[in-house]
Parts: sequence; C-alpha cells; structure tokens
Amino acid sequence: MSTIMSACCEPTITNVLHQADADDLARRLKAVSDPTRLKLISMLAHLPGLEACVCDITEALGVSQPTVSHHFKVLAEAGLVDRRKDGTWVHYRLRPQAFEDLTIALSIPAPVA
Amino acid sequence: MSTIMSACCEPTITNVLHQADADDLARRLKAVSDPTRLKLISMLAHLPGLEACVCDITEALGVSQPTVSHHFKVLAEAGLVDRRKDGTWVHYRLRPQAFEDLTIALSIPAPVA
DNA sequence: GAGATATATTGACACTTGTCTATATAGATG
DNA sequence: CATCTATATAGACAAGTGTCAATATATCTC
Repeated sequence: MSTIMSACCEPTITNVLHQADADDLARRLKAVSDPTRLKLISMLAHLPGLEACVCDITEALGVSQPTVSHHFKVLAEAGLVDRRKDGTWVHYRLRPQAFEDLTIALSIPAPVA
Repeated sequence: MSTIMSACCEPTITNVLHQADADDLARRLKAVSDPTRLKLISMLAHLPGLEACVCDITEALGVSQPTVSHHFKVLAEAGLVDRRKDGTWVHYRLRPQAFEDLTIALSIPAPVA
C-alpha cells in the first residue's frame, strides 16, 4: 500500500513517494474527486448492503443512465466498488477496505517539531 | 464538515450529500489527486516542520519552477498548505488538520448487514 | 538605483474529463 | 423468436488540467 509517509522522517528532501505509487494513488483519489461520484458514493453508503443498481441511482441522481454507468466504471476500475450481476440488473457495492486504504494513504503525521 | 455519511443510515436512496458539500469536497480531493502534488506532499511530510520553500521542491521534484508554484497554489486554495513569506523565499507548510478532515470525509462505515 | 535571486503570472499546448444522444448488448418474458 | 427492460459502449462536445517558456514582480545586496 502506498502512503504519503513511507518509512519515517528523514531530514532531507527526497522523492519519498515513488512515481508508480504516486500514479496509482492519484488514480484512486481521482475516482472519488468528482461531485457526482461523491453523491453516488454517499447514496451507496446509506444503504444497508452498501449497494444499489444502476437504475435506482440514475433516478435519484438526476443524470443520464450512461453517465451513471460511466461513473460506476471509473469507481470499479479504481477498486472502490464491486460489480455483481443479477439478471438484467447490475449491482455495485462499496468496498469499505478500499476507502480505508485511501484514508491511510492520506494520513499525515502530527508535526515533528 | 462534509462527510460522505451524513447523520446515519436511512433505508432509502436520497441525495444525502448536498451539491455544495459535494463540490467542496471534490475540490479538496482533486487538489491531492495528482501524482506530482502527491510527491510534493510526501516530501513536505518527511521534513521536520512539514514545510519547504519552492526552490528546494523544484530541485527535488524535477519539474519547472512555475509548475511547482502552480501546484502549491492549488494546494493553498484547497486549504491543504499554509503560505509563509520569508524574505525572498516562500515556505509552504502542510496543514495536517486539513488532511485529517479529508480522511474523515472519506470514511465509510462498516457494512450494516 | 542596479543587479541578482526567488517566486508568481501569462499564454500556449496537448491531454483528460464529464456529460449527453444514439446505439449496441444482454437477459427476461410473452 | 419478438419485445421489453437494464446496462454498456461509441462518439461528440465543451470545459478543465498539467506542463513549459517567457515574462513580471518582489526582495535582498551592493
């Protein structure tokens, strides 16, 4: 897992977060950095199983169905939701661990001095 | 403070995260959703006072000075760094509280069911 | 004031992104 | 098989983004 802090505090400026880790973390953070996706996530978070199908979200979100599919695809590719097919419906479910990973990666230690 | 979870779990899909809160949170998350800025933040996080001047970061980051200034501006406008002028130098310092706010906003509760 | 240094701003450019409409695909049901 | 429903994909478009070179601004020092 890539965190902003790596091992511990070195007194010199070094490129502590490697390019590949920075790219990966940025990709996951970008997936949650959109107002529509945040509202979508918020809706899922309020549902008992942390999941919903595309049609319900489309109705509640006020954007077109292809747009909702697009946003779910972005979230799925970032590992933030799981996709479960149930007949004609497709249910997307939040992966709490993925969000916890993000919060850990964003943790900044208390000021040293 | 805007969190993805608002009060508690309602059993119906509602637009729980209001537009203004979603916009604000997205803006702050976007500020950290860039690989270059993540590396920059990582560098600051490893320094004793959580701060550095533009020139040191420019040297270590391998991008142009205007680009570093631009990234610091984005971070400052999102409230993630403070700006402190010291003669010709300008020091930017991480605001740990702002990062903690982000991690709180991204928290997803454990599955209800 | 003149020159040197550190930072910010401007303008340009390629690239990405969010949204839509139109259409395709897949599964259920008659 | 035909049709309906749910979802995904393709294509288009406007808006936003990351970067740089060039230039402006501000501060220090002589």
